Amino acid sequence: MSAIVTRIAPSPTGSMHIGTARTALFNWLYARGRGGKFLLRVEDTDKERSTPEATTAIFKGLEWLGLDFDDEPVFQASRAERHIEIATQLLASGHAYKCFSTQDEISQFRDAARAEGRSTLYQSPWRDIDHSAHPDEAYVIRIKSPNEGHTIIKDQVQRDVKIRNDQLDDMVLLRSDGSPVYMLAVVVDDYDMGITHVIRGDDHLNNAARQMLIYRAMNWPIPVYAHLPLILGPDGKKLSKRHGATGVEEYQLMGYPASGMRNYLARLGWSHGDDEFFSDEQAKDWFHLDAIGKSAARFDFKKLENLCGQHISQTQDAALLHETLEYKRIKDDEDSAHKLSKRLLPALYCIKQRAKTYGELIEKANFILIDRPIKIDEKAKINLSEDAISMLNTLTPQLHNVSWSREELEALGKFVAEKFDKNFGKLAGPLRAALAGQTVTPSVFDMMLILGRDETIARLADVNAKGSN
RNA sequence: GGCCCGUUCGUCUAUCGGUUAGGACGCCAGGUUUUCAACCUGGAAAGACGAGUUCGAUUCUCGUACGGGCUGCCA
Repeated sequence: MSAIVTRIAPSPTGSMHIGTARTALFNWLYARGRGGKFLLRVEDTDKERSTPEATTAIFKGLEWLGLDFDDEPVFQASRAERHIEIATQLLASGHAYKCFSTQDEISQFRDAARAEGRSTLYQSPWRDIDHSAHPDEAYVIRIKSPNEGHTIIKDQVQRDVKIRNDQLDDMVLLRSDGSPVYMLAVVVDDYDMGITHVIRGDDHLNNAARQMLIYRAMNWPIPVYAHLPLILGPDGKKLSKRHGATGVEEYQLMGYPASGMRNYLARLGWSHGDDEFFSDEQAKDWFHLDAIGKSAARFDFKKLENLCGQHISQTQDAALLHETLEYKRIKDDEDSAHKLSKRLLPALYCIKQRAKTYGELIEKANFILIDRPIKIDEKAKINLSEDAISMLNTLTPQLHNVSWSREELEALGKFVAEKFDKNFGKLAGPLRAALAGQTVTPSVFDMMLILGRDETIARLADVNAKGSN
């Protein structure tokens, strides 16, 4: 069995779409799970719409998602000569012909066809005209598609799709300015790159039949096809800006971990029994083309967040720190990332269980990131009644006398609360306010352990001092 | 208009002719609890519609409806 080669072939127009990311992921999973290669080809043949920024976005998007590709990326535009060479061969072998029809003639044809209810596929009068009758004018090269029979696309997702050949038009291969058209370029590039499996969006399903015409004419082996259903917005309409984020970099900026994105995207349109939360290794192991669903899937942020939360909580502290700093660097700057790097690590163990994004993680670590004297917000202040402060006053000096362990701190906390005839809950609120200045934080004991004895006592002393004033 | 594809709880999905139609997210109720979260228990919730094939259809076939794609000298 020959090695598997897959590819992702995005066009660099705008940001990297989340659908492209999923297609890339599927290709990557398939190749990586089978010892194959995963290649990148940038389809930049549309000079009007292609931009260098968009190309950068593709590289960055793939890098962030951890979808590493093999070999050097291929830029389609740079291969124009090769595409022209093939078009010329097709012309010579009689599989293609020169068409001198003008744009006006074509649109007139189509208007008339539509008015009469006929097929609007253009039927060029030049298809069977002898060379000697060719005028000395601009022409395009069209493929000569068969008018009879049918083409069967053996698709791994959609199963066999039968299309009548008379539904296939004589598509343009080379424009009148001599530049190759996408439909030709993909086929030539896929062939030259040795692509064995074409896994791409559903929107290309019909195109596959057209492209097979070129494979056949060139006598090239047809790759295995797998056309993925599209990703829809939460309302079932095509995912667009109006639904919020469509570009992968936006998800990166929202603080979702790449591992969670991969997990969610893999699960969107593909399944492995009841497995919901899984690692890359498992996904590579399990991924099969025939387990891909046939219908379009809606994007669900809630599920994405849930999965991301699970991934964050399962990530080792050191790796999580690294990822969070990377996020902070992109979101803000090197300085704020640096500041984070010095304090975040010891707090991770207790906050990673409760964060769905890196942003939430940082937010929940706030107590360790702030410096004395800490600012106490309005809600937290409500907890600092006179009674509360006298409780804190009782507690504070005793903190010198316990070993700094969770057990002893808990025992002390209960003891002090009981002295005031209260349950610990009544002490926890004020303690939280004094230590973090907020009402929503990790457990007060975790905060004390992380802050350390000196800082804890100092923060409490700040409040005690204020209270006694 | 023509051709092609799709349709199971709100969402992602399992099921590959016989199931009390399963799981996950979300939602609701209860529990745990020092806040939030997490966690635990329970609950509501689905085969688009209509025919046909069959002893039996969510599963196979056809039609209808709805959604999507293609129909470019865009990709």
